[in-house]
Amino acid sequence: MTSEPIAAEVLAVIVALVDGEPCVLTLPDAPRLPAGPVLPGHRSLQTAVRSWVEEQTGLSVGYLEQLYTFADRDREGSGARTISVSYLGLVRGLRARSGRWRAWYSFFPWEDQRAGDTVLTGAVAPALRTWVRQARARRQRCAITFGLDGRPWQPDLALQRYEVLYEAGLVPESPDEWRQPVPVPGERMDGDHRRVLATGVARLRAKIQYRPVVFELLPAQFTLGQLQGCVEALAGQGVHTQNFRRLVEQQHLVEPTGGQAGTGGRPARLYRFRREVLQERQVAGTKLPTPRTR
Amino acid sequence: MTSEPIAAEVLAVIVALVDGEPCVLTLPDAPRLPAGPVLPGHRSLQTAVRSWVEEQTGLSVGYLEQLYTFADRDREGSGARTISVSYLGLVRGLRARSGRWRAWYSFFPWEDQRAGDTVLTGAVAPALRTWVRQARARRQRCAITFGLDGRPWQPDLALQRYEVLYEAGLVPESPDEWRQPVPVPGERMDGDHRRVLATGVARLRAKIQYRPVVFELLPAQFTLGQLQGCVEALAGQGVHTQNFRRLVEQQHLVEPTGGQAGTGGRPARLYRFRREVLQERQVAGTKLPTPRTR
DNA sequence: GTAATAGTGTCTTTCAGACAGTATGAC
DNA sequence: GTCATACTGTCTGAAAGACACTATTAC
Repeated sequence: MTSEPIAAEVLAVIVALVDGEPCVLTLPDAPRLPAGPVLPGHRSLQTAVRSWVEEQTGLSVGYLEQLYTFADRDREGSGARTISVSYLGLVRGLRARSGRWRAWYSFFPWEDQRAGDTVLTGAVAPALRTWVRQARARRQRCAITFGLDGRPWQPDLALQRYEVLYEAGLVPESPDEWRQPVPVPGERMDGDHRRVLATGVARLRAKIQYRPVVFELLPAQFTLGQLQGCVEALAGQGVHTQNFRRLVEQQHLVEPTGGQAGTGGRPARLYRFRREVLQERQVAGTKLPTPRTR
Repeated sequence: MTSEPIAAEVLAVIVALVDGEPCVLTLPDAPRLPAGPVLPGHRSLQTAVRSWVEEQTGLSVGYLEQLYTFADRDREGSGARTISVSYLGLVRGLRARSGRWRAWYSFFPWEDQRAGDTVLTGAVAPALRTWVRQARARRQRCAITFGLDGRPWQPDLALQRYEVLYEAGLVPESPDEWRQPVPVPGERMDGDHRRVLATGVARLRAKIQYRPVVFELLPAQFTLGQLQGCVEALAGQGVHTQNFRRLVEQQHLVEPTGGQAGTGGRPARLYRFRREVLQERQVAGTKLPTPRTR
């Protein structure tokens, strides 16, 4: 009963808002998530990710949480097993887009439901139709994950949706025996990194419903419109404005700074996050109100 | 930049109900969680845990989910780093208690609030008092995690409560420089296993609020009283009976089998879990109603 | 003026919390 | 009969969803 030799790496899904759009940090020259080996000097896996991201980007990671640990055989094709511990990190305040930051929705176009469900109804749903016909159970699974047959669209099922498309052979990285000639739109990534990214998207969407993590992505001062836009961008879904404001208000998540900002219409008050709520209540978050009625 | 040599193991928190009490699987001769190396034959970490538990206990694990991955330096005192991937597993239907199954609440007596908060008010709260006096922020942290000053007791903060006690030097495994002469009641485990167990307790308590996982611990048929007892045992808290039943009812989680069972009073109808709900809705669970009013 | 965004007030429906009361067994 | 558990019906208040309306800027 001897353990096999194993290599360990950390794999990072680092998210930031670039011009209001959720983006993920990649290598400059390839659609890969940044990864780095665990070195003897690192005190823990967390410190490995932090030191590593700071070294490569000069940015300091605010929020950081473990996502999942993968150790499947042949994840990278080579013989030896690698254990990859993936992390989700949030970074504040980016101005211009650099080549290393890529928009979430270029990888998952169907996850953006803010401007209507064009990609979903136009490309994804039709492509799924033949797959659905082959087994009864598939229909219900699609209906739930993609919100078909009048069911609601659930933003945080992002990973399950990717898994359906993978099994239906509708992404280029699907195994040969399943792969369909025409994939659904959306860029692929190296290895299983797109799946890891989907895990991060799903986790973050779930998290913003019960923990105030959005503020890790916003500048120190922001308008309620920016806050709502940020939540909508992450959730890929519009929210009901008035109810959103009421929710934020009654949870005392923010306080006015006194400043104002002009954004095309009536100037908006500036707010700051009340850091106290992190201590005050463990159960506080930005809940997602109902989808906006169109 | 070469990776250091690393050993990988899986660490399992296997939970079952023994006579209605939540218990955890340990080694027969020591208060240790079962752990096993990842072998070349294992296809994934999940299969490593499953095959491993079946081999040792003859039980098949139903529900299994990843808990957390630890890789801190010197977790075990030796020089080489070990990556431990911990899992939470649920096992159904145990009759008699064997030496390998130990009750949750023998390790965390303060987590059982069903019969009143005797251990909390009797031993834990007084012991925390001096620690609280040394810094202002500590007071609020204790109040939140332990539900003091009129705040509600939140069952799923089990890990945070253990962390407070650890930092306050009130458990035997606290570092020397913090350790107090008289620890709070509760057995310790080897290494950091008690902390891992607390992670499992917290995760399971959080999970039963939004996913129907309780049924993995119950026999195929059960009464609503048993179901409620199971939830209460896991949460360590009594729930309001009528509201609990309404919740279960309106979510269509169960259906009557037609059978009856006598338990001292009026015979109760037997129910079975409706497996369909696992498919029907991703968001279905056994929510915890308000604590019972005493 | 219009367009655009910001912000307030209120109605309605749904649901969680709480309580009262009935039913059926063992003794 | 009493005790104990099982089960049903209903009231109430809080909160979510939805709508109507006013406010302040740029043009």
